[in-house]
Amino acid sequence: MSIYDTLNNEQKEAVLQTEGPVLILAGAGSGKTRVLTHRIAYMIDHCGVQPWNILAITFTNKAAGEMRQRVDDLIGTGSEQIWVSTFHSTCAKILRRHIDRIGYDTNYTIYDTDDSKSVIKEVCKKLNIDTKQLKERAILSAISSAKNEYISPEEYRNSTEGDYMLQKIAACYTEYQLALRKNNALDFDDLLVKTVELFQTCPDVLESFQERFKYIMVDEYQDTNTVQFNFIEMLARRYRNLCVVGDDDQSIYKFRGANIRNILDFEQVFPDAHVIKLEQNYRSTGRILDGANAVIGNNLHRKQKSLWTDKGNGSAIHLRAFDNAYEEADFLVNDIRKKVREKDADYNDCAVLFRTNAQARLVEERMVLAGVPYNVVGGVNFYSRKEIKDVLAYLKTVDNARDDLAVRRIINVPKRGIGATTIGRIQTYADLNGMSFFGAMQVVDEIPGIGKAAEKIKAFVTMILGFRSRGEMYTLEEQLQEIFDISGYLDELENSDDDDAEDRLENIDEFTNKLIAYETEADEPTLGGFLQEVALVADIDNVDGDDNKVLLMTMHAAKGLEFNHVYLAGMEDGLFPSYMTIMSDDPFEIEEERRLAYVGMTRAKEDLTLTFAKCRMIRGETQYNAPSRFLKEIPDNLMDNRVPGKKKEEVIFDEDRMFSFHGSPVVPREQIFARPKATVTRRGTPEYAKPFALKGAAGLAGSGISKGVEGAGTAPDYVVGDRVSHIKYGEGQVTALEKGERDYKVTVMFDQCGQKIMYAAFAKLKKL
DNA sequence: TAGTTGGGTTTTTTT
DNA sequence: AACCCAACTA
Repeated sequence: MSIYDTLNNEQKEAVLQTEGPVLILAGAGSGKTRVLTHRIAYMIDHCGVQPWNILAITFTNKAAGEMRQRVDDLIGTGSEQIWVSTFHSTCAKILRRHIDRIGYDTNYTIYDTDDSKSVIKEVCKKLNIDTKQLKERAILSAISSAKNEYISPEEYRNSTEGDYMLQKIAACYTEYQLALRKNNALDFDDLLVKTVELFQTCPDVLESFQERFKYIMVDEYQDTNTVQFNFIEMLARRYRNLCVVGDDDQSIYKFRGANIRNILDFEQVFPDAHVIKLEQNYRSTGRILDGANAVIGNNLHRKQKSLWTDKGNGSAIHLRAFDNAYEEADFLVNDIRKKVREKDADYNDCAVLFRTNAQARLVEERMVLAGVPYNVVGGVNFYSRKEIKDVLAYLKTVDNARDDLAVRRIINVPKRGIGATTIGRIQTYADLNGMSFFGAMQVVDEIPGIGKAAEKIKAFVTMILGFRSRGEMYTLEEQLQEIFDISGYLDELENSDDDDAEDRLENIDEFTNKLIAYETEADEPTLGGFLQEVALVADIDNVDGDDNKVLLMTMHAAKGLEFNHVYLAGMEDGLFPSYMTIMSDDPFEIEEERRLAYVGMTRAKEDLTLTFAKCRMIRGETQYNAPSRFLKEIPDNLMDNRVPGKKKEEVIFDEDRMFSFHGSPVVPREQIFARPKATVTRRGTPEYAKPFALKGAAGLAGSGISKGVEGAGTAPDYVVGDRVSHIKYGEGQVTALEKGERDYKVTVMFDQCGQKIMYAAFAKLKKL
């Protein structure tokens, strides 16, 4: 009896095939982590592979830690020698040693998205780009896409002929890279780009890593982008022991450059690849899996596969409809409480998943009211919070004052009476003389026009140099404490009467703890090492599954996780799938949303609940949305459709195509979706390609659903100034009417309910 | 220089 | 609703 006997045949095959290129197509919940860990164990235990010859790339730092732990559990020891980490951390480590070969300093800093945005802002100012016309965001995303495709600024510029906008972006890209280089900084994408560049320009470095990493494994391969592929391909070129694991159905990161072709074309790139399919799902019960399979079956462009389980049917997928988002949130909280009360679940068995981060707010509020312990994952990253970024800027300045961004961030925090004018003068002088901002500050007396601010500048410089000189003998913790004490940062926060000052102080305490943890755990703790580690931490990395808390997060963040009880909230067209993808004429976009739905559903082990609200506030606007089209793709017999708390009522479509609740608690789903049965998932005709208003739904033609899909509605029969009546809000006067892309947007001042803005097709106003 | 206010904008997802 | 920025005031 060995540890490998517990694997099924395909898993075993994947474990034993240690040589050459291997593609493991691992369906959701098919035990791929087990395969990877056992494969590593097998290589070390049975094939004489040295642990340090193995590189395993995971999607998150958390997954990396868990993988290492599990390998440790299998083979006892030696796992600390394996490189297990994310693409970004791996590259950061390589660059820490060798980036000086391509003209950067090895104590480079890593810029997050906010930092990049600040740089772009300056670049735009310098290039006289009107950011109203060409948004910073758009520029950054164009640059990021270019980097993900390993396109240099020069190449980018050469491909922009004749396109004015692209030329502007190309100019920004060039300037942006110059600015980063000047600050000795890399952005996230650069970590990959510069590593590949390093490998290309320094064959000796590449060779040393090829020798080092004779066996390479990549998890979540479907979400790799082109540079990541280049990186891996270069490393694996020599020994060709490359094992990639992924599931094309779970590819959900196209927006950040993921190239699904990497997995789809693996066999073309490596014709001798062994392909192994893992199709037995060990996670979910039957109905959940069947539902997820039915949904994903609507995607045309995928590798054929069929996941199965021997777990039995399990309970039905629950579908719940609500009047509005508040009721939905109440339900979520109460349902979880009920499960806990009845001992069906602990809080940490439950996760509520959303399409967008903002949706968590409402549920969070209700959880607080109900006293349900919860944890929101994502949204604003811990290390992106203002106070944390301030502290980080201090540390960065102490560590490496070449980062102008960091210096300027803290020069007047806390207030030192150094204002915009002074900062501008220093910056001009620095630019003119090709020095860093901090460098210019050190010679402040030379700078014209500074006047009495000079003393304040000198005090600041002395303070920073003081911090730096003490770095030699102080521990990191002591250094941090010193910064807190001397800079006056804590004092200012403590004396602030800001509402959230307390939260901020708590965050700073937490940050201090993290620094202490780093210093105790790292082999050779350094300030630079800490800053690097911290720059690459994702929110999900800090989730502790042992905490008995309900997790609230996006479906993206939930990738790779599993829970006994999963709630997918906000299942509405326009929210999920998102409005952008519905309106797009690229059908691949909705396929990506569908994959996200698949990811969400397959997180559930025993119990899956889908909820939607017919109305919710989005960005300050009340929106009325039809139930998600993905719901329609789940076969009837897998679901129970009920409206909790609406006893003896039934759900029907009413006049204005909304849901209303009267009658029995069990709802015939045809009435919810207004469509004939036959439209379920038939391969070859994607649901979105068909009109919704079909025979049998004649009475509902022109419903909110079909309107939303079929394009902009026809002009309403009322105009501004007319009196109209609404089924719920009563009578009112039209105050504005605006033609939007998909429909007329109508604003009505209702006599009873005040002003509402809604889409004409959904509102179904009657002219009086 | 610092703090406030009003107006305009808005990514859906993240290392 | 929430955030960011410019302009204004103390």
